[in-house]
Amino acid sequence: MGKVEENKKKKKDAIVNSAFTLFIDHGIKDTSIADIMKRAELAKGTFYLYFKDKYEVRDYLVRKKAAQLFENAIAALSEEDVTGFDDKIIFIVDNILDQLNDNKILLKFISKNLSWGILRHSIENMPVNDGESAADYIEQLTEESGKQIRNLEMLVFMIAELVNSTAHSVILYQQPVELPELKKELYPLIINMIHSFEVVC
Amino acid sequence: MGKVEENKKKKKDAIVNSAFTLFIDHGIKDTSIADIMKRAELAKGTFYLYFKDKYEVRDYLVRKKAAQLFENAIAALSEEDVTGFDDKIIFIVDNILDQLNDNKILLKFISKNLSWGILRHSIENMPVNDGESAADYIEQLTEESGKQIRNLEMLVFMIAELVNSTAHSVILYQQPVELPELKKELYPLIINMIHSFEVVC
Amino acid sequence: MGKVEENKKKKKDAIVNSAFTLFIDHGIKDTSIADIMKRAELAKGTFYLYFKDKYEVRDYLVRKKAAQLFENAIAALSEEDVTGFDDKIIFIVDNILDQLNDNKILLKFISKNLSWGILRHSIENMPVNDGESAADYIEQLTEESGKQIRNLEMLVFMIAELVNSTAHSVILYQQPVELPELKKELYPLIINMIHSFEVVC
Amino acid sequence: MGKVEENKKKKKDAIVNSAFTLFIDHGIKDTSIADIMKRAELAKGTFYLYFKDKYEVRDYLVRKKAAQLFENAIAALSEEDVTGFDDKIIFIVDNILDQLNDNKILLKFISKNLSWGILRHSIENMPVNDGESAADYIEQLTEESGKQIRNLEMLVFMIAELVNSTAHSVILYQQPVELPELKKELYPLIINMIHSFEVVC
DNA sequence: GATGAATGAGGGTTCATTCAT
DNA sequence: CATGAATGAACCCTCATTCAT
Repeated sequence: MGKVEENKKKKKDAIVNSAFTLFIDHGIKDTSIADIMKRAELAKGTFYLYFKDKYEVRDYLVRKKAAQLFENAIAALSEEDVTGFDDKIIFIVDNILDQLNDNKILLKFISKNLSWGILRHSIENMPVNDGESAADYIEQLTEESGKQIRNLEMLVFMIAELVNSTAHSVILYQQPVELPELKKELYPLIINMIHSFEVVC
Repeated sequence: MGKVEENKKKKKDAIVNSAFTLFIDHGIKDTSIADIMKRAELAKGTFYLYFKDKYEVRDYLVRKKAAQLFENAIAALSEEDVTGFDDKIIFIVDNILDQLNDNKILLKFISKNLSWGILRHSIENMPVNDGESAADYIEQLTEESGKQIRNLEMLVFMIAELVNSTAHSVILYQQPVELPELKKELYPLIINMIHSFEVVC
Repeated sequence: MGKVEENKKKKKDAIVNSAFTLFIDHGIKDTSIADIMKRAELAKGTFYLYFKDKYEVRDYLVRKKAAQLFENAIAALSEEDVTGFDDKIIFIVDNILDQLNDNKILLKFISKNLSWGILRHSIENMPVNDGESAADYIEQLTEESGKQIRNLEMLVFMIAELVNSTAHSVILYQQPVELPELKKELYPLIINMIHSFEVVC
Repeated sequence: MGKVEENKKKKKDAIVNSAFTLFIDHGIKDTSIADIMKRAELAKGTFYLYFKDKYEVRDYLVRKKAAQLFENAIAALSEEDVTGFDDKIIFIVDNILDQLNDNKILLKFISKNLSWGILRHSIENMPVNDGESAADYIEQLTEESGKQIRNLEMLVFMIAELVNSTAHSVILYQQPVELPELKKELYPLIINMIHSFEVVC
């Protein structure tokens, strides 16, 4: 990377990091471009050299943060000795739920702004191991297990939506139950989901 | 109702209806109080006699519209000859999904703004038949069926979250599949959910 | 007083008292007629049956409060055994300074809004003893003392202005000195003033 | 001074001058920021780059105008052949009273908004000759005269308050007397004040 | 007399965006 | 490339005043 390129990367990072803190602290609507740039210690006009508006920054951030959640979960999985497809999926979901529970502010930010479009983009493009995407990673998991899944994307979609939307209510508002109780109901359901997507030979 | 009271009700309705149209057409963020009141043909200041800000209007609207969806579904159910608890639930979900599919704009508005807190409030307070709430109605359905459900609220919560979040993506963006395919996967899943909440004697 | 008259007096008092508290707590500019009337537990429209605007209330209040200060001072004087014109004037000034020091909020209100026009009006119309005005009272003091004052109004004016303007700065901001030091300088000065207005035969 | 700095100074001046005219014509309360900026031929938002609100402009103006009064008086003094401390002080007071009498509008503005805090700030910071402050100037006057003043600040404070508050009533409302008569009473009094602050060896 | 819902002009303030430097 | 002063439209909200009841 040339020195100029490096400098630009540094500035972009400064903008993005500043924006994340402010979005979380005051909400997106109440964060102005001036705020972001003051915190980033850059001039206001400079913002427009990197982003069209603050919503572009938001999307960039959601993608980045969602990817990190996943990466963390997979890294944790690789250090444990979990076998069996179902157990691995449950492990990942469980790990992500714990991450979100530990970082409610991140949950608030993500679940407010996450759409399947953005999430899918993340899953398909996020490099996990050796340049392999998360999508590849999950597909590989199924192959290793010898299972045959009818419609993998649909399964992931449904699990993701169910987890994300229930987690939002449960973790942030303890409504209608607390997290451990949600888990107790959620995991059998997920296993059920997987089975109904399984092709039995 | 006194003449004054009647007049106030009329004004509140005018504000709410105006706001709904504008929220849907331009989004809440891009609808100003001035816009709402101009459309309602009332003075700007009058707004503040009825609502604190536009977000109070939004919550009022979400509750009202969500309730209407439910009422419509139940009314439709009462005109059909459906027996069996599972079938009734599926009927209701199916009916609501169709309503949302026919009124994508309403879906956009509701699913962006619906939280379990608001939905629960609707379910518990919305009168369906004879002053009976939707919560009562569902409880009654289980009793009629002779089933024993472990945790009815939790079941309703999970179904609602799953339906709402998947519908949002599928109906509005056909992502990752189209509505009929979603239904095909969703209904067996819901039946599965019900069964796993059922107490077998 | 007829019952109707009595009722009107009560309402006027309620308005005035409410206004005084609010003027002091939030300033005149930041007190609305709605605020005043809510605190007075009367309808907004009723305000206009008694006053033209809030500035009329302010003038009414300044007059009333300034008069009270004076009355208190004179009442205190009558209970002490002070002889000599100079000593009596100093006693009155001292008493008023103490009252203001004990009630800084009143000082703030009065000194911000007191003009010679209003003060003179008070002095001339305020009944002190037996329907006698403060002006009469002071004139009588001079007569009793056997002194001959060239221009009594001018003397009173100068003392009043000096006391009021220095008190404001000293009591409210301790600038440039504290109250006891001000008194130490002020009283000889006032006696000096009196003497220079005295006609020596 | 860089071109940008120069430009900013020009803009600030435009705002301040516009505000002064409007404050005087309509009062501060009835002058809006929009009014000020329209008259200054600048955009409304630009105001907030220079001042927090209109009260900051007012304070800036009072300081500036009070300083000018003083400077004018001292300049006039230096062109006359006045000797003696008392006479110099009287000359300055007389000159300021004449300036205020010639510019009643300025008097109205200043005496309504002048506090000892602001005035002292002016006296201490306003450069008169060779970077010397007015406070220095007055101190120097006493030294030249060979007099010993007990508490110079207190003396200045008392004279300033007496002059300012009586001038307000007399010049603006001819109450209780006209200016010449006030002077006739005021100057002996001031000389008296000086003497009572003098330390006699 | 008394009420309080309704008015709508007008206030202060913010902020995305531009552009000369 | 980077800056930050300037812009002015747009926003929310307050409030004195009116008037039908």
